[in-house]
Amino acid sequence: MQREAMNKVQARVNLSDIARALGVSAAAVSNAMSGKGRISEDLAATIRKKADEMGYVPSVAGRALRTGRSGVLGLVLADIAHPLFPQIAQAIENAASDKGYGILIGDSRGDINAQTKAISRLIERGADGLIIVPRHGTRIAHINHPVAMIDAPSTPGNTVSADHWDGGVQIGSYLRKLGHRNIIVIGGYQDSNVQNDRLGGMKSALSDSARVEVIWVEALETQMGSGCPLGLVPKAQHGVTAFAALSDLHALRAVTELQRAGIDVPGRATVTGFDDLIWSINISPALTTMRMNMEEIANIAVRALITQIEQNSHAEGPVPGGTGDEEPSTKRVPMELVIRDSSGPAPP
Amino acid sequence: MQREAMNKVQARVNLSDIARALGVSAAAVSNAMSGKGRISEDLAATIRKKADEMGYVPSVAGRALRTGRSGVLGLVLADIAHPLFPQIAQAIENAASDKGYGILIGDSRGDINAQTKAISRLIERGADGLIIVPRHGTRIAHINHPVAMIDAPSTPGNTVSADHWDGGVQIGSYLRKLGHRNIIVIGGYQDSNVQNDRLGGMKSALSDSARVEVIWVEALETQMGSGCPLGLVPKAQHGVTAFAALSDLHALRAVTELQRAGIDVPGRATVTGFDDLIWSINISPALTTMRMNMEEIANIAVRALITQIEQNSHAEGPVPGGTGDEEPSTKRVPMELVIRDSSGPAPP
DNA sequence: CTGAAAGCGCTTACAG
DNA sequence: CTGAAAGCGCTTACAG
Repeated sequence: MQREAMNKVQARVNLSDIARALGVSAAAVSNAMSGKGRISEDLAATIRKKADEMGYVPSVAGRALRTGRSGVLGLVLADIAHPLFPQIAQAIENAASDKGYGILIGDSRGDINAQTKAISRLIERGADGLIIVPRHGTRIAHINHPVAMIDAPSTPGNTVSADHWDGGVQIGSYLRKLGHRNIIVIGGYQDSNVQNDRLGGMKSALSDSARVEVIWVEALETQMGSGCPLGLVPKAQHGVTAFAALSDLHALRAVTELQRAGIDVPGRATVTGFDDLIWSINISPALTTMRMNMEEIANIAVRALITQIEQNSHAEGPVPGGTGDEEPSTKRVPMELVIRDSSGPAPP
Repeated sequence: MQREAMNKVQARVNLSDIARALGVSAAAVSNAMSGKGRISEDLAATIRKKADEMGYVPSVAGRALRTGRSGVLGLVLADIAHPLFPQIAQAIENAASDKGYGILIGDSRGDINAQTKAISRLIERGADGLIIVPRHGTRIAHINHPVAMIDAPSTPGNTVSADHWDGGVQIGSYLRKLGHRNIIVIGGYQDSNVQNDRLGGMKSALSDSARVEVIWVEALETQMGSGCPLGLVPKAQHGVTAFAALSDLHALRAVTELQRAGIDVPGRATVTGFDDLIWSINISPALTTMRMNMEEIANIAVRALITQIEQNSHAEGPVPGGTGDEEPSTKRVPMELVIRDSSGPAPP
């Protein structure tokens, strides 16, 4: 019975099956499916119809072996568990699948040294190119493979990044206009390029109108223990009216730490974040934050990567895989200020 | 100059290159690398050494074409943007790469109907099997391909799931022991199997000792608008001492809503969540919650899937790909209560 | 214990 | 405009 059921499963249909059924050559079928070859529209239509009827699904393995390209892109993140990962992965997957590419994920399990290994694994798996989102401050070893980088300010090669500096400028200007003159910026890692850009932008927008103090959470926790209070309450009681976090994670900590002590947000203290993480609307008050345009970033990265890949396949000589640094370029995508309830005018 | 640089890139080394260099057959090399064939340990060692020297990397495309298997598993989520995705993806990726498999991601962009499409795309891309995390209440159409499901309580086939019911029992017992007799449960989607399991467990642990009321956020928001207050404050003022959310997202909302109104957590109200999302320790007070053992769940799912895949490849007849429902089984993995500061004894 | 050969499914020059 | 052939790199029966 099981055997019968299994025999019902039609064996996989391939090009030759269709060619045979129609009495044409495999080449004709191939050309009809890809639309590439010089083939009459009539025959092509007939072939496509038949292929459809027979439930033809091209074999990626066959194609990959012949063309030397797998149609798969590797997405490398230092730490998949990062809360931004969902947004990044979704945007990249959408952009890639629009272009007919699949996304293979690689994780270095939070271990910076493992990043190189994760990259090799992906290349060995046949990824045509890599999209890398490096961890704060990490340098990626030069790779002999098409690569696009996200948020890696000073790396050669195709890099696309949110305009973190301008994001800092935007939120800084916003706070200035609200009348805040005494501001604490809350950052995570002091060696993060992204956070330093954001901070730089904020300072440049605020320097002549406000006092700005910076707290680095990571450094504080190293001293005081993980999860320690950030000491925002006394600050709020002594004139600080705004807490601008460089990531929503720290903004969350600020909001709850203040509220817990009975300090009203935004009545007595404004709190803002960065990234518009998914839960930012699930807190009360909802978080004012800067949102990256991930769709745009993903589109640019994927487009740049695919361009490299397809150029390489037409390169002279028997040399698969280019060097990835032929045309360095960095593209910055504007961020958007999302105003919600956690921010308001400075109290008098 | 560029030409010179490119000529330095060694053309890809393949099996025959090694065979030629050593004067042995390609078969010998293949056997030496895989450790499968009957080949003398001496020759095998020589071959492996040479392969290493020459920088041999096996071609996945060649192998896939020949064996009919790609070494890639598809991970399908209804919505990649879900905050649990990082944990799931990381655990699955780790489990798979330990077994030598890669993970291809599929996203139905939040659209339930697109789930079937995402699945087909992954299969067409050559995924040997699929790991599916269905959306609340979704039924997956029967697929003629190896599949493992996560958190799909009543689906036939290999299913692994956190023991949500027991998780509910655990948190319910915990609240009972703390002396809470008037409890509000906050859920998201009323049609979520996962949430209903959790709720059922809680009720069963509490029913004879506490009054339990349930608020479904989704339903509330449909009426009152998204982001509306959940009305927890008046409840807290009228005798409710504990708010048990069925997901951390709602627990976050509860904590902030209560604190914002000056109700101390956990002094006047206990709040608990589910899932131990990454930011749960970034709120003040840190969130008491139930944690799934994602590593274990991922390991079981991946193992079950790979077993199916490798069985099928030895199946009788020219039938690649089995039916995926030969040996139904559901495995439940215990959850773990993580006690942090947001919970405490019921106030007198 | 080892080698020669066939073939997985596709695409791409090359003939006609 | 269409067909016949070669070959991408691998593994697996089959001979020896």
